[in-house]
Amino acid sequence: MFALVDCNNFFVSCEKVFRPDLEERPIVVLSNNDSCVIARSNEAKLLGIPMGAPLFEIRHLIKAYNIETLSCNFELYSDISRRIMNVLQSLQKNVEIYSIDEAFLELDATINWAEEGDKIHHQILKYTGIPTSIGFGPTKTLAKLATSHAKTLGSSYYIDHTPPYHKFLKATSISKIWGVGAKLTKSFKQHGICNAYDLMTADPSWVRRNYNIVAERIVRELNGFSCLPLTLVQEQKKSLQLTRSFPHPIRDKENLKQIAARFGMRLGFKLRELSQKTSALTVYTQHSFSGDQSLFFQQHTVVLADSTNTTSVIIQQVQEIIENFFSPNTDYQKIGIIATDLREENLPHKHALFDSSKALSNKPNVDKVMDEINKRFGLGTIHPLSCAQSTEWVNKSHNKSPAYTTNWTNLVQVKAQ
DNA sequence: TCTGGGGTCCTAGGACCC
DNA sequence: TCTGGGGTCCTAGGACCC
Repeated sequence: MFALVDCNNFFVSCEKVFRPDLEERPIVVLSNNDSCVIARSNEAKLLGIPMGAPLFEIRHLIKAYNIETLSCNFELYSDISRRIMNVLQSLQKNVEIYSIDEAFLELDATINWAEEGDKIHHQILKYTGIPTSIGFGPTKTLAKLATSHAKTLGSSYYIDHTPPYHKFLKATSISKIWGVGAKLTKSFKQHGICNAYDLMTADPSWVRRNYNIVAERIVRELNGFSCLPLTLVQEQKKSLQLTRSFPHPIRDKENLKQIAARFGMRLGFKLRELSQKTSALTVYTQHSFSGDQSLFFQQHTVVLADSTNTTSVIIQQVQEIIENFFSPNTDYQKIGIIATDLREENLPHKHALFDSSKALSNKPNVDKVMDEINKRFGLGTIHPLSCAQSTEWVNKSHNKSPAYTTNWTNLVQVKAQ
């Protein structure tokens, strides 16, 4: 038996924990730069605001219904997520943290799922203030489907492939199934596969031949045959990236290089935190040419002779890419730095045949000191001179909540009368 | 005028090996 | 006129997830 625990309107719920005045009000949480909607309260959903809606398109609704618009605060959401996962792990042995607001559990098939669901829901609510919906099923895919139904019911739900649930499966559009995205939905529909029941009864080998093994697994999972096991240990990350859109286009090379340096610094910090090294760095840009509306993309990768997590080396490499590929008269709108080919820090790593990095061997100590200072006094307290000083590119964030749970100075004060 | 950020997995095709 | 068979590794791009 699998269960999926899913937090309701997670980002909105996190905000509401510290803002009881927001209860029963329509609320949306916005993406970086306050650009589009990434979470909605039930009240906002009822007003017809779709996920991903650009803010400027819903201005009239915001005014008309006095919708609260909040800037996203991932520091808060990640910390609350960590607390929720801790509660789950205290209740259950087999927990797979699937995303910031979801976890899969593997349970004894004989448990009373309704009781178990109640217990988990109440415990998480009690310790974190976040409401959850919990779905059960013999496979992850079915548990996931049960969760979406649990949300509308307001209590836990169970489904499997047997006849009592066929009615429900027939009423479920294939687009609701985990792993079936826009492309697959369109294609399946052209073959007359429109709902979960249709897909469940499709011939797996036909699906394999016409699509791929991923689609075949979905069919088998719908039939109660588990193909996606619980992954208990968090596997090492395979890539790490830092990308941002700018509030205004950037045309100045030095400016761009400074931003890249800042990202390089954060990337190095993250890598060291994970005890990993990278040996391939990619710089990705999104831009338009002056007077042209169309968007262009550019991507350049440098493969390092020696894997690294040294900030100065990363900065030097990404700045070199920009130096070589920067084009003038271009409006840069987004930049990203991606580290791939990650490996464990302590594992014997690739060495260049002609190693010229001896001169850099003292740098890890510099990084170590920087990390300690930044951890104690906040990220950015100390940084290389090459990093962006100007705040020109800093994202718009008009209504961001405090870091209630991770910063002493942001603690909520309560006055008793 | 303004449309996010961070990931994973799979596949096809090319280059290469004996 | 006729030109094998069986592999591996790497990469770019697509599709999907939250």
